[in-house]
Amino acid sequence: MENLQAGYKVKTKESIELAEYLQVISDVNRLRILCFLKQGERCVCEIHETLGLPQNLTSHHLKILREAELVIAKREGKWIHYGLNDEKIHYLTELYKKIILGGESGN
Amino acid sequence: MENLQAGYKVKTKESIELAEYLQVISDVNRLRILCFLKQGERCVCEIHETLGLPQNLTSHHLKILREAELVIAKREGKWIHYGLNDEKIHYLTELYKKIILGGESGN
DNA sequence: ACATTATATCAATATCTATTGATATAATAC
DNA sequence: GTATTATATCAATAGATATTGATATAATGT
Repeated sequence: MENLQAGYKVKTKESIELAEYLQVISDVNRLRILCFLKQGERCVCEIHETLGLPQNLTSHHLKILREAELVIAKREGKWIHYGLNDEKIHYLTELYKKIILGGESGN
Repeated sequence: MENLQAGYKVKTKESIELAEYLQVISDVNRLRILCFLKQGERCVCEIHETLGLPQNLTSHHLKILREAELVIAKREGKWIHYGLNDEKIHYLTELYKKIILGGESGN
């Protein structure tokens, strides 16, 4: 019943957080990167070669995913390995369920 | 194991379908509309007044939601009532879980 | 027929975003 | 130190999108 305080005219923090997440993962190439990384950590060249994306474009999308904290980068020598941030993804998935599927007060 | 046929360079139909859905719901105002409609069917003026959005902007976002089949419009006299298309939303939520959370082959 | 109310469309704009080509940084190998 | 490989950044561009103001359509009431 928290809605009664703020009202529907307010864009809640949670709605904004969810919208930002959805915007990040609404790009088909970023979706493919996330999907590929479910196999485990991969370096940039593996990602760009496997997915058939140019290196700089791959780097660009990884930056967006990194800034959204959906992936984590670890340097290992010459390579930088990217892996999924499962915790964050699960947290945002719960937020999705709460807002999209949840009861009336889930906004 | 269907991946072995097509390979990761292919943008699968399902990934594209999911990305299009996510793009539609990644706008904070559309998210607010969907959330508000969880209460039940509402006419455009209720939506735009409750959410504090201009009428034409509300109409625009509803069009996008309608074209994505996330909401359904029913004319009732002077009013047009919009309601959630729960089936579609649940279908796309399952697709999300499959692709984002599912096992390796969920792309 | 006319006024009113509800909704949709149109046109213009400003902002954002994906993509590309070129270049820079950083680590390793020789 | 120089070359090579891996990754990131920069600049430019083209296309998409949210928003606004004005106008059109459609139903109702008088």
